Amino acid sequence: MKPFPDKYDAKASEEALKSRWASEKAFEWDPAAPADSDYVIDTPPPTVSGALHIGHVYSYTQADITARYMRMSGRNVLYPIGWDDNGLPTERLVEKVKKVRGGTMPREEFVALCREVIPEYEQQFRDLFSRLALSVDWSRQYQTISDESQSVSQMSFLDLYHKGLLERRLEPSLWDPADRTALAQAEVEEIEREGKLNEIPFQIEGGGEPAVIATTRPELLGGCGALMIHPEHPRAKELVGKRAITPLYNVPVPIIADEAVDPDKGTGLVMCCTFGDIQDINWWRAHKLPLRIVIDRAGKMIEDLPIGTDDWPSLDGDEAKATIAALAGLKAEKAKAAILDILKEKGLLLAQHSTHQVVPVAERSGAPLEIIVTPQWFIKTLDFKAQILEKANEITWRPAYMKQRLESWVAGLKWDWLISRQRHFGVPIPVWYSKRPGEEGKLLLPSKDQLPVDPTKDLPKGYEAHEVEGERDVMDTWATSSVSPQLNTRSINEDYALDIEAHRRQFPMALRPQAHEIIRTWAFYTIVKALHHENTVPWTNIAISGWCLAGDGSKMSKSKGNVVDPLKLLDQYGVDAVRYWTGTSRLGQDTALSENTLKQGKRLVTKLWNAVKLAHMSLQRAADAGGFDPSTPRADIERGAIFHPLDQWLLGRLAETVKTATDHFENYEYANAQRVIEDFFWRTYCDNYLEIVKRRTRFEGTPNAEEMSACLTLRHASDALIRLYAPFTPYVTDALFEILHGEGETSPGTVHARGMWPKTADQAEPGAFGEEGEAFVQILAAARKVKSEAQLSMKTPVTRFVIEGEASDLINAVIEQTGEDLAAVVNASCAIEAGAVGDLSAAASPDERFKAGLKLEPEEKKA
RNA sequence: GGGCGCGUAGCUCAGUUGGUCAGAGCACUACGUUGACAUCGUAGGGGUCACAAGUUCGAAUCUUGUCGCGCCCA
Repeated sequence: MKPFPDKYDAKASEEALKSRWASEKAFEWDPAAPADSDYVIDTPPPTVSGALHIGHVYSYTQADITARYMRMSGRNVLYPIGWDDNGLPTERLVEKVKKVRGGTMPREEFVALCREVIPEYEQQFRDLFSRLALSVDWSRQYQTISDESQSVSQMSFLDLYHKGLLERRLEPSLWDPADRTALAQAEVEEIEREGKLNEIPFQIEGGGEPAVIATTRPELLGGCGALMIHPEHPRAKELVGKRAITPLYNVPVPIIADEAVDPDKGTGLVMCCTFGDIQDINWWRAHKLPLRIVIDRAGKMIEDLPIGTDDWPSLDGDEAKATIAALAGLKAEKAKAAILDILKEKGLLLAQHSTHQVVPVAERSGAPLEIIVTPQWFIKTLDFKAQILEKANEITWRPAYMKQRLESWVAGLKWDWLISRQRHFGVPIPVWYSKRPGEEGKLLLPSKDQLPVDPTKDLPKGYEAHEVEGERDVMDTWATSSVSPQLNTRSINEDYALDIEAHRRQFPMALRPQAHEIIRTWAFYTIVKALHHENTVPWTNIAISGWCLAGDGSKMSKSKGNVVDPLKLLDQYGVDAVRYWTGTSRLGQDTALSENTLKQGKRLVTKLWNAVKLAHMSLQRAADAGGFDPSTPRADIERGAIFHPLDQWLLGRLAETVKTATDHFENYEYANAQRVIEDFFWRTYCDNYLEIVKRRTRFEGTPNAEEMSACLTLRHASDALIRLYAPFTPYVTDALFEILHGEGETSPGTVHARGMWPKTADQAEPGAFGEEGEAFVQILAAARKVKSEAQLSMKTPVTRFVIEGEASDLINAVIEQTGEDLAAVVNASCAIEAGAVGDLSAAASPDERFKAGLKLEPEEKKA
């Protein structure tokens, strides 16, 4: 045993242990251990371009608490860590830091800048995570943009392509005009706003009452390909089959009946444009309407629309050209204002109503989306909804209700997964297009051994540079991070593997920890990839963490100014205290940052330190006197070394606590585990046992048998408590463990090592002296209450002590077997009696089974 | 509009399958500090468990509805 410092120095412990764990490689996965002991975690790679956030502390600590338990329980934990460092967020950061525009410089230069900027930001995360004591295997760091990740990501692409699950299609897709790239459905957000529903008349070819349509997007009038009407509409019979003439452009368009028109909205007549929304796409496909694109990739009105040609006839080409010219180059919002002015001027704006509008915008740029026809790469998802849901069912969701988020997302899928981005910094799409005569446009793919490829620089085998055009699009980051488990096994499946043995052994993984807002992205995409690659699940468990909210329960955001700096918090309370706070919140639950709980955590750390310190004082003396030789609680009881009833009671309670805490951990309910551990530690152990046992720990020289029984019990309880708290407060527990067990050859090393969790089989019988011990505590509480109600010190001497109650067997047992202890802790100089309390000062126990009657001898108060 | 979660002491939250479940910590009040405790301990006050109806011998716990907050999906 080492000398016990008086105060716990959290900062010093954090520094010392952090580097000790690193140098001892305490958290490395052991490849030599049997495969069935593996527990592999698919850790989220944080987007390193984002700011350090208390949310990182919160969710990563939750995962680490479980990881530490799993390791201590004996599993061979593989806990990698990665950094997501490409894609739009990274481009944005680099543009800001370097004051450049990615789109206006050569890609190579921009990518070089990205690679230059990233490491510094990655380091910030590394520092935070290591300080947080995340027990990740630092030898297994990965970057989503590393060559190896690119290889694996491109293997994923090739596998899906060859299976026909990934294809290039020229079709309308979601488009962000601000970032000028296609987007996936998951990157769309819908904002609500007040808009105007405009009523515009279309003349009917051959005369008759004009058809009045209502639209919120009059600027798309030029792109109108048909008028749609519900078959039950009063004018349906009259109009269907005829042609209407678009105002200003004078293009004749068919009038078509379709059930999908909402007869109660607007005028019950609507124009179908290419494209205003997803319904337009459906109609365009269903009715084989012409493609009439009026908005370009920048979200501006196209200047040279071929209206008036054979393909796009106009009855008045001059007016059409004037309209086109008036709108040319305007962005959608301005074009809308401009065309409304023209319509108004010409008396064609019949009415305008305010309407509640839901507008899709790009999640990142906030720009309203357009639907534009471009060649893009899609992974098939729409045809696989049922299989995706099947896989979701094979995964254990924690908490279970979070599965519904995935289910409702899948149910609402409207687009295949669009993975190509017209951006700069990402994993390249590994494809060339041939320019060789006779096979122009033929798709050329790299072979496995060529990966990773950059088709803008590398060449397909057997082709010269002038014979091919390399694909310039890159993959969205999700296309790569959706294979995060496979990035770690370095393999996609049997056909595409850098290390198939690792893949066979480690995939599917045991656990995916992640936050709930990325269920529709990360969880969903990862499930899709595992399904498509190997018809399996990527992991057997998914643990969803909630959000960290501000103290008042509102969302933290820069604009509200209520963002808490995680580093300051760690400085102020210490890592263990912050982790303690995290450990009080349940999976899936959003949790308000609570100063109370942080303080409580700090107190817990101090209390734990002091409780072990107190035990240590006696243990040290017992050791110095020689012959102190603890085994396990069970063995020490069996060999008769721990024989005192209250010691057995305490160890029985400890055994229950170990059992319950273990059960909670096995169910990923670490918060419940922490609660039962704390209850045992604070209430049973500190408030009661440590007070009770003081009678037998104040020995001088060699302890007698009774005193040795106490010492062994203190030692077992201290040791177990350190282990039980280790997943939550790793620093103070490891510091205590080192003091208790000493350093050097005989030291068991870190408490966080594999297999260090208290073993149920080593614990005492849970029920030993159970009822009697409980009665003891109840009677003690009653006695304390007498003193408290008399407003006297707890050390006030007692000269008579009577216990009254119906359970006379229990009372007699307590008196006979532990009367001396009870008398000592109450400071009674007399024998304890069973009987009626009479006119003594008395109080009932909390459970009201017992009454304690005391005769008190208060000392004269000092004047 | 559909779905999910939440609504329990002033605050932050526990309360598995309905019967010591009305709790913990903080805050508050009183007293105390016996050799671990930048404190800690003992005791106390405080809640018709959002609301309403129902099932039941019995409901914070189950059913239905209402209200409020948050989120997910339309």
